[in-house]
Amino acid sequence: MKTHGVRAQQREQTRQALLRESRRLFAARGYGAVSLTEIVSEAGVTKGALYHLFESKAELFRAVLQQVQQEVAETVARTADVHDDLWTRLTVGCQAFLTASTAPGIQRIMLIDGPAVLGWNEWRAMDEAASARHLADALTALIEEGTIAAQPATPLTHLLSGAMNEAALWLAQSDDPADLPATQTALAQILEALRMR
Amino acid sequence: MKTHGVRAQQREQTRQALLRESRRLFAARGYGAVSLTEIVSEAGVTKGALYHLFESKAELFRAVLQQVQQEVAETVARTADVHDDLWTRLTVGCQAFLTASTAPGIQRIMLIDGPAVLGWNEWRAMDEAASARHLADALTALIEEGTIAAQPATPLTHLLSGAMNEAALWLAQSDDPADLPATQTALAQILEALRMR
DNA sequence: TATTTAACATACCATCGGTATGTCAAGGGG
DNA sequence: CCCCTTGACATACCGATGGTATGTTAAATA
Repeated sequence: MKTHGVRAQQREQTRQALLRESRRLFAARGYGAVSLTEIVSEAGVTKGALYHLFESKAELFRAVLQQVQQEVAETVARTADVHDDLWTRLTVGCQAFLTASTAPGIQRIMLIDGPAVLGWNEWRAMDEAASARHLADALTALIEEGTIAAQPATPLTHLLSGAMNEAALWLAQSDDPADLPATQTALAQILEALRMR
Repeated sequence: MKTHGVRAQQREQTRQALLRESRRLFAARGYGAVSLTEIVSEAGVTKGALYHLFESKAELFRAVLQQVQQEVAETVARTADVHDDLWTRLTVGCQAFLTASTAPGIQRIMLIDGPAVLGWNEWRAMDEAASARHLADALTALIEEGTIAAQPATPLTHLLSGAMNEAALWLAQSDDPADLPATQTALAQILEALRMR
């Protein structure tokens, strides 16, 4: 596939405009309340362009979701990667996820509409590929290391992942600034409890 | 309001038929993929009846959601209520929630479409009224009692609630029968870790 | 330079959620 | 008992929506 040339550049530019505007609208009002007519109008193109680049409205959403998930995963990874100790990487990474996914314009796409539009299985697969894999890897390593009690890692991964997702949704609409540190403390307490001493 | 009389009986019967069929369809294929035309056809009535009884498609869904939530909450409460000890009620209740919400035709309505259709705030309010309130009450009491370390109860409520919700979604589509007991063990471990010794 | 083809725009369609109006029997006052 | 109001629908209809089929033009290519 060519990436240079006027042709490919225009295509990519149109694609980015559609992703940018649809992401903005999806984040603000939700998948169901945003029409394709509005999206293409804001992006300055027509429905012909949209359906030339994406198979359906759901596929456009999938591309937006992937972008959002990758951004969050990158932020978390960058925060965790400065540490060497496995346990520190886990705790720091979890805290980073909480703050990153609380940022405006993230939760609605990533945590609300994602599972509803694509179905839980597909959403899970994407989340797995983007960020849950890192959580699973960390937990697996810590269990092998003996820092966490011997047990299958997958249930623990889902429990922790779900706890953080719900907490993020709650924090995102909370107006009490004390809620974030309180949640981080509670989460740290739960993580600390998993640790063998 | 009269509850006897041919008039009121017919109304209630039609309402139940709409609730029953729409719940079945919503559970099987999701809110967005089910049309009102199909619902009224399955229920043996017309759209006139539907809009006479419900303000909108979303309001019909809300009624279905409330029914599902109440059923789950009732199952959990009935399981927990046979115990006297606060701590036992909490652990038993959490386990009961896991199995109850894993039953088919529950998660899609209660955990996927609920937040997406009604918005997270409304969904949260309904969940709070139906079952999360019991979790919050139990945690608050246990903190006051000193069984759980002193801390605000709300963050803990959200973390645990989210953990169980996500676990239920995962378990509902898992084909490994060992996943449920493994998750129950992991959840018990987390709960046990909150306990002061 | 001729011709293909990729990147759209335009015009159109079936279906959807929602509404306005019609119908007919139950229910209540005289 | 009768009349007439009212409630529980059915029927007919509407604009908007996601999606498609076809047209147009300029870049790529032989």
